[in-house]
Formats: sequence, C-alpha cells, structure tokens
Amino acid sequence: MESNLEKNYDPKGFEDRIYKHWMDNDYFKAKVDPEKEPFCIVLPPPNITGQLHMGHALDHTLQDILIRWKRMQGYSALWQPGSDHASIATEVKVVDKIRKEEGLSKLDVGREGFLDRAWKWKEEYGGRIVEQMQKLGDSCDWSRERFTLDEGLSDSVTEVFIKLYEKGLIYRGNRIINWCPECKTSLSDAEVEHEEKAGHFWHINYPVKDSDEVLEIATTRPETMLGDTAIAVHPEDERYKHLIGKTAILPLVNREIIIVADEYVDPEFGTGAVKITPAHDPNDFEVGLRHDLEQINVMKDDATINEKGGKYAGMSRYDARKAIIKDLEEEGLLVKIKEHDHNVGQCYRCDTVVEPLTSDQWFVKMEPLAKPAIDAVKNEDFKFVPDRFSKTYLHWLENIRDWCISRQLWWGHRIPAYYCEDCGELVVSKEAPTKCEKCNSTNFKQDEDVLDTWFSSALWPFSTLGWPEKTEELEYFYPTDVLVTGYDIIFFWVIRMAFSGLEFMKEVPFKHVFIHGLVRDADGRKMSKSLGNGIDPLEMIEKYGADALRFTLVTGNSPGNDMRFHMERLESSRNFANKLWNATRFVLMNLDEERIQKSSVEKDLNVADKWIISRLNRVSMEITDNMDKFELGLAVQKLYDFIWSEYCDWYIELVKPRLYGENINEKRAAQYTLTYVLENILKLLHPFMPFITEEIWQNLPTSDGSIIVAQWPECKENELDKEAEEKMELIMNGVKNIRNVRSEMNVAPSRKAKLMVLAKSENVIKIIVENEEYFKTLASVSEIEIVKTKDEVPSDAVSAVIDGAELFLPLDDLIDFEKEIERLEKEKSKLEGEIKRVVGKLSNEGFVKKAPAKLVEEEKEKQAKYEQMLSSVLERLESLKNKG
RNA sequence: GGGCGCAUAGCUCAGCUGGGAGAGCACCUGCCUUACAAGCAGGGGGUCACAGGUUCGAGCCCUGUUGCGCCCACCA
Repeated sequence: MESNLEKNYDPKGFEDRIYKHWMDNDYFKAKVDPEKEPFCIVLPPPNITGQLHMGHALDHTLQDILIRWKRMQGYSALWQPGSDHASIATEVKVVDKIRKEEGLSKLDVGREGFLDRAWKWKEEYGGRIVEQMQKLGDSCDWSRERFTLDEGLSDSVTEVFIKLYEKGLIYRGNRIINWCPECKTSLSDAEVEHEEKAGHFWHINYPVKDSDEVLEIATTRPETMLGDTAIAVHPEDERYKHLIGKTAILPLVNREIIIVADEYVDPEFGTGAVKITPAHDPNDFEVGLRHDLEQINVMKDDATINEKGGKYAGMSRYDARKAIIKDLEEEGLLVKIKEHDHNVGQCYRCDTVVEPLTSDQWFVKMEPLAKPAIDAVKNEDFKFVPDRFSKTYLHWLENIRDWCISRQLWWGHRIPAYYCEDCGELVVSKEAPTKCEKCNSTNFKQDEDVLDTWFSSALWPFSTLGWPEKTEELEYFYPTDVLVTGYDIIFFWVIRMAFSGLEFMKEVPFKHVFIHGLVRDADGRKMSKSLGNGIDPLEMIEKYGADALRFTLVTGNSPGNDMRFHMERLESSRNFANKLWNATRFVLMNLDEERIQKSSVEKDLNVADKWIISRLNRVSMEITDNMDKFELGLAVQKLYDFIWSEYCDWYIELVKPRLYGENINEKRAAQYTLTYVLENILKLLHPFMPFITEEIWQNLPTSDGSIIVAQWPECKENELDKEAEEKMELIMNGVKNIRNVRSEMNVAPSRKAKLMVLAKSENVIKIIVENEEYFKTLASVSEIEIVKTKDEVPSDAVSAVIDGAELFLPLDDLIDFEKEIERLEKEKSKLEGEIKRVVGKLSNEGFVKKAPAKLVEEEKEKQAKYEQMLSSVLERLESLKNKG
C-alpha cells in the first residue's frame, strides 16, 4: 500500500496540525459522565508573567502522560487548566512598565489606573504561556480555563476569607512580619529564603545607668539599636544577675532602656547579654511581649531610617550601620568586631534582604487548620510519591506559625474588610456595609491591602470546579486524583491546598502528590535567568519536536530527583521517534489490504508472530504496572527497548521472508501481526509521544478515529505464550551466536556458510529445522544439515555452543585456527566461571535448604546446561589442538 | 542545630517486593543488507564510595565513616 507518511520524520510538519485536530474535535473536553470513573488533575497554575521553561515542560509532561493514559483507560479525564495572577511578580512588572513608558509611579496613576493597566497587561501577555503549553501537547480542557482573579474564583476567595474570619481563624493584628523593602510589602515565612552569609559580630558596650559598669552586647545588625528598648540576660547568669531590673543607657540615642531577665537568652552565646529590638526582630518581639516593652519601629517602607532614628534618619539601613559603627568607635563604645556567618532572609521574588518589622497585618491562625492536614498524611488519606516528601510536609506543618496573608499591593484579591471612618469599627463582609452598627455612620473604607497570591492558589482544586456553588463538576471530580508538582513548592502550595481542602470540602484535595525534581543544566546548575544557562523548551521543540523533548524529560528520571538536561539525550529521543517513523513506513509499504481479520489468519500465525504478540502483552502488563506506581521513567524505558530491540531489530527482520514470499496465507499472517503490534505500540507510547503516535495512527489503514481515545492495551497473564517465547529464544540465541562467531572470525558478511547442527533433543532439532529460513536470512546460513555425531563435522569448522545444541560452520580455508582456539578458550573460561558460581551456590547447604525450591531447581538446570556446553567446548578445543 | 537526598561503565543516569550488574552517549571492529547511516551487526569497559552487620544470598535491608548537594531552624 501507498504510505502517506513523509519519507523523513519531521515533527514540524505535523505537530501543530495534530494539536489543532485534537482541539477541533474536543478530545480534551472532560464531561461529567456517570457511566465513567472520573480522573482529575489540576494544573499548577502558571504565573501570567511567566514563559514556559524547562520546569514547566517536565511538570506538564508528567501530567499529560497521566491524563492521556487514564483517558485511554476509559476514565473521564479532566486536566483542569488556568493561570495565577501572581500578585507580586505581576505588580512589579506593571509598575516597571508604567515607569518606563509613562514616566509615572504607581501612586501617580492611582489604584484604578494601575489596575486598568494591569488587566490590559494580562490580556496582552497572559495567554502566551497557554500557546506554549499547546506546543508541548498539553491536553488540558481549555474550555474550563480559569484565572485566579476571575469572578468565580474571586467569589470563592471572599467566601473563604469570611468563613475563616467568622470562625476566628483569620485575625488582624500588629505583629512582626517579613518586609521586603524593594517590593514594599509584607511576606509570609514561606516567601523568605534564608541564605548563610558572611557577616560581622559587633560587640558594643552599653553603659549601666548610675554606675561605672558597662554591659557588653553583640549584634549582627547594629542599626537596629536605634529601636532598642531593653537588654536581656539569662535569669541564672551570675555575671549579670545583679543588673536585672536596672537600666542602661542606649549609646548614641541616650535613651534609658531596662535590663530584663529572659530564658530566651543563651548565656553561652555571644556575651550572654542581648540587645532587644522588639520592632525589628522576631525573637525580640516575643521578649518584648513578655516584658511589656515598647516597640520602636525605626524604618520606613524602603528600609531607610525614619524620624525615630535621630541623626541617622534618611539613611539606608546599611549607611546607617556604617555611620553608627563609626560613631560608636569614636565614643569608645565599640569593643570589637568578629567575623560571623549568619542567616540572612531574602525576598523570594527580588532577593532583597528582608527586614523584620512590626506592622498591622492580617493573619491566618494555623494551628487548628494544620492538625487535620497532618492527620491526613499520617492516615494516608493522601500520599506523597515518593513517600519521603511526607516528612518535609509534616515537619513544616508541625512547626507552622500563623500565616501573614495581607500584601501591600494592588494586584490581587482585595481584602473584604471595611472600616467605619467615624468610629473605626471593622466589618468583614462581601459588600461594603451601608451603615455602621455602632455609630450609624455611612462612611466606610475598604482595607487597602490585597491577599497573598497563595491564598487563592490554596483553593485551586475546588475553586476551579465551581465552589462555593455545588456544581456537578465539583461533586464528580473532587477530590482530584493526582497533584503533580516540584518539591520546591510543597510549602507554598501543597500544604495550603491540603488544609484548605480539608476545611472547606471536608475531604483531601487529592489522593496522590507526585513530586518531581528540578531540571538542571548539563553541569548540574540550576537554570536561571541571571546565569543565562536556561534552555528554552520552545527552541528544543522547534528543533527536535515536542515528542523528543517530552521523551527526554521522562526517560531516566525517577520521582523526586533532579535531572540534568543533555542535548545528546534529546537527540537520542529524536532518533527513537525517527526509528518508529521508519518502522511504520516499512509496515505500510508491505500491506496489501485495508484490514485483516484476526480470525482469518489465526491458524497461520507462526512462532515469530506468537512470540512478538506474547512479548507485547507481557510488556504492556509491565508498563501498566509501572504507571500505576508512577514509575513513568521505567515504563517508557521498557517501551523503548521493546520497540527498538524487539519489534524493529528482530520482528521486522523476521517477517521479511514471508512478506517477500509467495505463500499468501503466511504473508497475511505476517501483515496482520505487524500492524496489530504496531497499533498497540502506538497506544502504549501515545501518552509519552502524543504527536508522532497520532500522526502515524491516522495513517494506518486499520485504525479508526483518534488514538487519543483509543483503548489502552490491557492484558492478562494467561494471554502470554510461553512456548513461543522459548522457541524464539532458541532461534535468536542461535542466530546471535552464529553472528558472533562470524564476526570474531572476520567472515565477510557477504559470504554464506552451511550450518551443521548437532543436538540431542528432537524438539530442538525440530525448532531449528522449522525455522531454517530465519537462520538463512539473519545469520547468512546457506543451508542446514543435521548431524548425529561430531565425526560428520569437517575438522575445519568453527563452532558455537548454545543451550541444547552445537552449531558448526564449515568455513574451509577461511579458518584461522589460532584465532578459533583463542575464541574457544574465552568461551571456556566464561563457562567455567558460571559453573563455579552455580556449584558454589548449590554446594551451600543453607541455600539448598532455605532458598525457594523453584530457585534451587533453576540453578540445578543451569549447572547441567553449562556443564553440557563446557564439555562441548572442551571437545572442540581438543580436536583443534590435535590438528594444530 | 535538625531533616533529606546522592555516591553504580569514560560521561549522564536507571535498577520496581533482596535471587546471575543495565540504558543512552562516547569508544573499538565490520557493514551504504530495497524502513531507517538520526541506521545495522559484533565488541571492549564496572571491588555498585568505604567499613562493619543481618541473610543461604546484599547495588538493594541495618549501623557507622567519608565526600557532594538540598531543605528547614528565632542563638542575638
């Protein structure tokens, strides 16, 4: 038959067309279908600011594999897409754009003006990443695409906020929080990255009031002394006991500060005396609460010193640090400077060093929410894959602190809280109240802040399905089945989805959390913009095709582990696609009719057909099993080996004689099997390489519709044909051995040779004779002669010993005896090694007694086999040496 | 300070419940065999980091050591 496939594999020629075909036919649309089991994955919503990077490519490939696989298994499979408004990232980008294009600041354009521009930005750029995802082949149900700031999701955010508030789990308070002076907003603990940095320990003397004594303290951030309101010592510290309750004079500022006793102080560390700055240090804040200390915030929102800082006002915190050190030195109060490494918190968005400071913010009270989330993992209501990440999860939840959710930004969900402008009454509600219940005022002002981006992402698994409405989607698809994400966002997202789902749906949001690692560059470095070492997945798709990229990302990758991206691997994936492409061309070229019914060829299937079908069945069982366990890398490796090494390298070669032969029945059996196995290969490969499999599928005369909805091959143990597998093993072994001998003896490939077979077993002889053709075509054998004894074999023959038979190739003058002896010696020592191992095992009483009987039996068979083979080799050597 | 991961062929990595060490790339030899040179056939190459232990049997389980990496943490 004519093949419609292009001669060369060129993914660019069909990937976009295929994607369009899927879209036009609504194959990604998931319906609520009571006849089917639901399967749902929610896409981790990419930021609208984002471009598709390798991390997405990996993350999406894994999800798409699972979704396509389940869809083929007959589930109603929903991959729920959408994007995240990414509060900070987007706001920074838009602010920057306004500044560049209009020369205006955020305040200049005002809240409304800013939001207008931000939405326009979203309209313009928010869709980019969707197009990029489509290049990769993501089979999301795009008709259900959501955005964290769209109406429905905003409703669910408000609903959640109000419910938590009414339950007393959201509160507003003055607490110490992480402040980013660059983004000018508060951050949650998760949004601060800690990095060990070289710094200094400055030892400073604080004079004790009305005495000659000084108290030496040590600090890493001298500028915060402007806000000191106490010094703390350990209550049992003999050195300082007499000073407790006295006051010290804060140098430079000349404020009187109290000396308190607090268990928090470690007498062994530093000088054992700690300056306390409740407004700029989380520990000091706690100490301050215990001792009722004043909080003096000395910084503005850009981390410059404010008016409370006296002469240092207006300086940046670092300039102030220098100036203060200098002044202390001049006053003789600087004792010493020590090198000291310490942890510095940095903003996860802009890397600016975060300043802890006290501020009025909104918080979620975490402890009551964390508990069910902890239990859920302990009770295995949902599981991490691999399991070790449950430790990370539990550790974070068990030590969780309240979550600061308010952000001093405009792009996001505005907090549904209103203040009476006359009496200050706070009202939390969906709409602005019309009248103050306390003072009857009608002047209300909404809270200026927006919510942490992750507050809305936390609701993603149910908000996207329609919650708080009771939609049929929610009923059907929740809880979702698998969440696929990188280990780096367990804290940000997984944890928050877990407790949110449990709180509002009373059920875990997903059954499995499938964790993957990072894609690093070839040198193992993290891909990053600043290093410029990022590899653009779109460029790779352009050059090698999406299938090759997907294949590369999933092969040899085990769950939770980082991987390095190597171009050579991408090339080898592309080569694999090319291999499949060409195999298909071969099949298509050799078909004569549209469809061959199995029933019409069943009686003509030969050992090769039965073998490849049995192998296909076995492999498909194993692959399904691997996929059930999320071992996608193992599954795809098996498939690769089966397709390349068994289907292409062996089976296609095995069918050629029949395809080119005269016997029509034999030919049809071969044609049937070729296409049958190919079809199933395509199905098994489809989740991994969707484009090429679809392109080929649609060019097969035997296939219907789209492979995306074809049925996943299911197989049972009893469909395996062990006899055919064993027979083919013998044939392939023989062929391999003959090839090996010929190659080692430097026999020209064009030279045919007679094959003489010496075997005890009639069955072995029968198999070899029946499959004479294969020896002829695959091993350059001219004819086969069965011999009864060695005497019939010419002395100048080379031999190969396989299990059950001895194979001889009489090569007349071509024999190099020394070489042959050398080869046989090698064979001999190999066999001796094997025998030694087996005998060692079997002579071990413990093994024979305790190992499974089946295993012992197998070892015994091996021993007999090897000994038989060895004696053949020895005889052969003997006769050669006699000759020489 | 706690927790976790990694160490297997020259390179990058697989190795699922313990039962004769694998792949890709690289290397060597021979092949343009009418699907494929992005290919075919054959080959070389590993004390599975180290030291103990459990076991009839350990790359795999346990203990310890070393090296590398990551995460968490309020010692100023």
